[in-house]
Amino acid sequence: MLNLAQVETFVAVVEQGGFHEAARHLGVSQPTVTQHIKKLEADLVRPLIVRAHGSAGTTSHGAAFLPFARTLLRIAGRARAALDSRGLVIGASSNIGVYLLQPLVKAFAEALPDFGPVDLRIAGNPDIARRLEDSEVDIGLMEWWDDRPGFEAQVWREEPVVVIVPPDHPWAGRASVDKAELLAEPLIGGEPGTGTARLLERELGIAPEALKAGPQLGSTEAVKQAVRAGLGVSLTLESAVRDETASGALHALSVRERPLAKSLYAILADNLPAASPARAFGEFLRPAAPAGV
Amino acid sequence: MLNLAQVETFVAVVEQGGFHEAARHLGVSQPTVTQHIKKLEADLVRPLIVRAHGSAGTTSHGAAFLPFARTLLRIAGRARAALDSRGLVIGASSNIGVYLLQPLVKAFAEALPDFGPVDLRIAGNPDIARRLEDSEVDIGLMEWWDDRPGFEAQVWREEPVVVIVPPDHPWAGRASVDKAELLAEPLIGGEPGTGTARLLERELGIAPEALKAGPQLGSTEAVKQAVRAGLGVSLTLESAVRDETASGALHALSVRERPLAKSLYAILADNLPAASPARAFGEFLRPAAPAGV
DNA sequence: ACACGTTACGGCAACCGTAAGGATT
DNA sequence: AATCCTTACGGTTGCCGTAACGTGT
Repeated sequence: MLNLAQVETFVAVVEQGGFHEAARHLGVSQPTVTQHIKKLEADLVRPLIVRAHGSAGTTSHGAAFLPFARTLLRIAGRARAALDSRGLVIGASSNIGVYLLQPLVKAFAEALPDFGPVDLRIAGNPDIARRLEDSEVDIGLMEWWDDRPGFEAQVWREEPVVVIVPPDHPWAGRASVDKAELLAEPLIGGEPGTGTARLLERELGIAPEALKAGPQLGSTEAVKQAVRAGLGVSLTLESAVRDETASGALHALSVRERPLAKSLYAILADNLPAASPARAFGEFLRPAAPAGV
Repeated sequence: MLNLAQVETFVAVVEQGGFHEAARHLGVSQPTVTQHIKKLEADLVRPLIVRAHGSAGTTSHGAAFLPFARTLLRIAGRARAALDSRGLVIGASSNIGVYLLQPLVKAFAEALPDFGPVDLRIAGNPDIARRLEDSEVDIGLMEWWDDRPGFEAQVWREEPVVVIVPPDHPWAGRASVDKAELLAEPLIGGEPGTGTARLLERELGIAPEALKAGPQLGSTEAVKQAVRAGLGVSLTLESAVRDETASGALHALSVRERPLAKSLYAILADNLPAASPARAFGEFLRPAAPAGV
């Protein structure tokens, strides 16, 4: 099989008109150029270059080979460019993508531009999982992970989860509520697959059936509006409601028995090359600020 | 730079749907396939293949790379084919090409068809020398050689040279003439650059000026016709007049002082790869029948 | 147990750079 | 002498096959 490095050297010799210039142009030593040409000629079993003092030209075989050589290099370059231009595709679940990740994506793209453009795709958690399986995204930032094989998960953050109520709610002046109070209020559900139900069950021992379920809405934004409208209370990532708590549009409380926090995971296929953009982004996330910022 | 062997393995894995089948198809061991894919993924810094039990598929990166991979292999194959189809170009001086070489060319093409088609180009000796310099021919069969650098010469044959006279010539019944007799007859010249004058000077000590020169014709065929027409005698390769001496159209004599013979040379560029068609033909010529056949 | 792919390892060749050696101008 | 290419050589790396090892069916 042809060696493209040798082919590149051949083209350089022809274009630069000499071994010495070709070596300089390619950034290799000059004997390497000699060797490349010799190897290529041996491989093709044809002389390609006529060595004359001061001017290296092609033989008739070399002339016949030259257009193929240029084409091969062009295609190889395009292949690499096509992959590079795809850049890094990050998949993030809605809350993470909307409220947490965007500044980090920007910082990564600026700090390590060599990995090419960064594309952030926001979708529901189950959809991100599917896209990981299908290699549609290179790294997934999710609110749960089920340790399915073929992937490695790292806990990215432990993000606080708070109860939100409208400003005119009886709890509005308090810092926390207890489990019993929570069970008595209609609990508005947000996006499915975010693991909130699992969190309640694991941390507070609340079975899904025990809840007084309010409307099940599809997005965190919808939940916020519902809570403000007085349809019930809800649980969200603290970072998702920071603007509203600051402005007083919503009031956030912790749970007295146990401050809730949700683990956010970064998921990568476990066969990624060490220097891949996805791994680089995973490493970039590691020194992220501790939970709660 | 991309490694085309790895690219070929990648395509094989995709087409065969598995590492095992790809290895069998390529004729390599299965771990080699693993290694090729890993190296290629590391090189492109993207995962290309999704390893699943029973079915290997591409990642999105792999799918993007696949058409480039196929194109690269196709171009590489075409480049090789383009060079192979050029085959071997043999340059031969007129006498050699017309009277001696054709059966050998046929035998070579049949004995070693792997070297591709064989093209025989017949021209004058100086033109063959020029074509060798310009790499327009891969091997030259000539009647002289001046040991210019960059080429290797091997003596192919010592081919007898005879004096030819018409059947009604006074010498027609004899087997030889001597130098003095030769000098007295008009000597018809053939194709320039065949080294006949050099031969006379070296072997018989005849200076060019001492000759009673007849017309200088451009080709051996013209010389034969001139001799038959009685314009003079001439010197030719014995093999060039075998038909005519057999039919009685011409009579051939040797020179008494010293039987004349001309060295025929095979000339190759000295930088040819060992397995090149030109070298193969050169080797093919070596065991040729001894001079005089 | 079987089928598939990966890891480990050892031998061999490829590759590259430095240094020295022609050859030509 | 200067330029250009080739040869020689050693250290490193790449490459491939055999064998042993996971892993999922």
